[in-house]
Amino acid sequence: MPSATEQKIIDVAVRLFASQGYDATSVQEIVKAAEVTKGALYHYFRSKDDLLFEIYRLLITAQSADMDRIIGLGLSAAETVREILASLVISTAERVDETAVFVRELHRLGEDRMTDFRAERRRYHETFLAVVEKGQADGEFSSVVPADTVVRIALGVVNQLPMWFRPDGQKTPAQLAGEIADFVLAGLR
Amino acid sequence: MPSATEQKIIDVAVRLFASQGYDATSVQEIVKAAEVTKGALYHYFRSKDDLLFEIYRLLITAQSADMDRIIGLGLSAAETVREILASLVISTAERVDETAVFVRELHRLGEDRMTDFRAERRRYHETFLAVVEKGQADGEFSSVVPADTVVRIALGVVNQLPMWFRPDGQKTPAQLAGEIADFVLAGLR
DNA sequence: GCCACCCTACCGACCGGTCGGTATGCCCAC
DNA sequence: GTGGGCATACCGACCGGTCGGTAGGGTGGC
Repeated sequence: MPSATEQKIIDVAVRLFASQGYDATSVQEIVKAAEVTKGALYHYFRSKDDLLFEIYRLLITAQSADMDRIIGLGLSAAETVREILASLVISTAERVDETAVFVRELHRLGEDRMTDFRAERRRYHETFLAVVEKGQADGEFSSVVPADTVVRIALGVVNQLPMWFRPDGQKTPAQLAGEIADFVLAGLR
Repeated sequence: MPSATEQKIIDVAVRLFASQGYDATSVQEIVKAAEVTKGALYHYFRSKDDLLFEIYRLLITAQSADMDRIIGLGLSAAETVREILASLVISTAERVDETAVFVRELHRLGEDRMTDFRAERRRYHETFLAVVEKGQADGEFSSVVPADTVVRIALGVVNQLPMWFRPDGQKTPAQLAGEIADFVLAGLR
């Protein structure tokens, strides 16, 4: 349970990192915008990198939990794919800044954290892959395009979302989620 | 026609920017790795930003030329989409570093250059969009998913390519290009 | 009831080091 | 001899991080 000060620092950091990039944002800038002092920031975070990692952690945790929940529903392959994609698109659209930072600054993770991250992403990827492969094996999906390429395409789209999705645009996240899921499922028939 | 020194600086900069990020790469590092001096770098480039922008310019110019060439062939909508995607995937796979830098550091462009860039990307986007819309109007493609979403998905996949494509992986760029084009076209039927 | 003690939360001046960029001049091809 | 193509020495700004200190609330001994 983060304190109000800690939460404020994270919120401001996400916004600044998203709009200017991690390196281009100084710690001074963050504390000024968050109306706290450097002492406060370094009281809660061991380093600037730690702050960045905390942003990642919150995002990854939420996404993994979401996927596990959907898998647990025991739906058909098509319904599972639709649910996973839709929920991923919606949660990403609601957190464009976090996702933008995440995608852009991923390479900054240190050795250890990168290893942890890869393991978690691999798990995520393979869970999704298994759903698609099962759908293909059962004849519910076409096998023309290999399952791994399909998964790469589907997840890639979501990562690119921050590049063009605008919260004040014409389409709601839910609409968009429907369209993207429709398209991917159409490609699987 | 760039001199050998200039080309060397660009090549090295692309490699370093791709692996460490723009801000995390110092000018010192670039000149050392390129075996030139700071004087040489600042002789050819007005600033570090200029160097980055030159990388963008080379990439965008090549992509736009490619698309114009394909449009000029006068193929059917499906064939045009296939050609555009395939050639984009292949050229991106051959230039993963440039693309990685491009996608990751886009936000660093200054006001003016950002405006220019948006205009060029818009042109690119709309050219592709027009092909899809024509295909839908002619009944060659399904209209279930709006054309703009399809274009966003297709181009998004390409931008994400550097995240997972490995030149030494199992699939050749041409194979991958085929699979991606297949999938997008399947989604359009 | 109160005081000594401590602990968490926070402050902000300051530090060593690095950064992008510049000023100046050599040198060789033409 | 002169100008393009560099080399070298150097600058001031700014960066992430530190550190001695403080404010204020809880708490146990008496």
